[in-house]
Amino acid sequence: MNKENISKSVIKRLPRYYRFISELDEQGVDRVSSGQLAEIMRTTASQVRQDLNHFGGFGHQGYGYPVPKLKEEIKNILGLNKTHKAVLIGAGHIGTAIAAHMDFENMGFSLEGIFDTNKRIIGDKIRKVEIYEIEVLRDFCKAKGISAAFLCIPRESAPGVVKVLNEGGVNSFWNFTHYDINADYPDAIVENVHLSDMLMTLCYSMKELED
Amino acid sequence: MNKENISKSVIKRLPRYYRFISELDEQGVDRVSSGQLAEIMRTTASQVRQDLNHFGGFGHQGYGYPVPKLKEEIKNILGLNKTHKAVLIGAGHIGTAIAAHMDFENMGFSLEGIFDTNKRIIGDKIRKVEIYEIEVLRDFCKAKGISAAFLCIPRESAPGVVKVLNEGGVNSFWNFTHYDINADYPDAIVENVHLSDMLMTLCYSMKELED
DNA sequence: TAGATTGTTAATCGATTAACAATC
DNA sequence: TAGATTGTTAATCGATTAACAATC
Repeated sequence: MNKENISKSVIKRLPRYYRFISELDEQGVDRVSSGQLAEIMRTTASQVRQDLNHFGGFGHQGYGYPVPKLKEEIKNILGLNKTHKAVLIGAGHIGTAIAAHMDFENMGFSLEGIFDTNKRIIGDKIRKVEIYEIEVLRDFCKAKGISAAFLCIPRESAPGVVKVLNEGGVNSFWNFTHYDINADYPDAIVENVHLSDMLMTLCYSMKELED
Repeated sequence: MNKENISKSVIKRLPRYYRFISELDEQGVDRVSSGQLAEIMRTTASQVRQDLNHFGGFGHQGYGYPVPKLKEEIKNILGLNKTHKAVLIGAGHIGTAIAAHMDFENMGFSLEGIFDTNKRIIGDKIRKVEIYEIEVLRDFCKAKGISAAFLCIPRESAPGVVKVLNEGGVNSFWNFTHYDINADYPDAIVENVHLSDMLMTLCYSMKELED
């Protein structure tokens, strides 16, 4: 497994490869060809081979790719074997849903704490993870060595919270707000989830079909 | 406002244009140049002009783009002035969060009903929208003329639910599951939200920075 | 061996950026 | 008018697809 600089488009396809190959693995399938993968992924065999080759060829001519090996390779490439400590900020609807729902362990993260301003829920737990008051956030992050934060807060509070997180040594963000973190912290690693943007895109596609 | 066939990449940028321009509008700014917009959007002036021109030039040479006009134009292009009737399936964590959280009216949708299998919550309301039992879903969609569905259910239930929705005349989906709707319904309009894929991408980027 | 399928190079396609004449 | 900024064409860049020799 090497790397060079793999393009963003390839990276975004990797989790899907991983999902489908994991499925095959669970079904006991032990080999898969680029053509078969292409069908599942709704792309071309050419792209599959091109993609997988970025990481060093572990296919065999005339045979295809060994499923268990492929699964492990992609897992390593994505870095899912490591564990990044994370905090979740905002135990509102979205935050609670994320905390209760996501299988963090299998995606390279461990959720160490949840933070909120609502005094009434401080001390509660979501799936064994305690809710702390936001005042202790900076020290918590420093003490625990937190590297990632999941932002499930209103847009207005985002700049202040990110500042505190940044001071606490957190540099990676899963951002559900519309606050543009990279504008203020160019080096931060940010993955934005703009749910409303997606709904608007859906709206556009629906309009298009009608015409 | 015309169209031709605008590429997916342009469409995905439109909601962001819309957000930023709405902000400018609220601040009372009445004109903006491609250069200024490019800075906010973190892209080039060239791309901004190229993008906006897909919809017929409403900028003025030597002046820039009139903000209120631009806002209205993009709103129309996205189709946010129309209202699509929608249902939400699955009043679990994610579903509840979405139902309670999203500003559907301003994004071209109206949420007409929520559906779940849990008998204990049938009849409850989330933000004035009633929760119905899933058994009545098909007839509800037909009767109300529902055109979109937001799927916040486990993956296993997805194929069955989509079948019912399809029979009820629903053809557009905001899909939080990993079920590949287009595999079974090639004509369906689908916007996928794969939260776990995004987390994995974040994981990858964090790994990359460490090396 | 013959058939299958990869790895990899070359060709195509599309999207982004640069440039500049048109014009407000 | 002079300066600014668009609309639009051309150049560049990157990503996808096709092709085929290498080889299991």
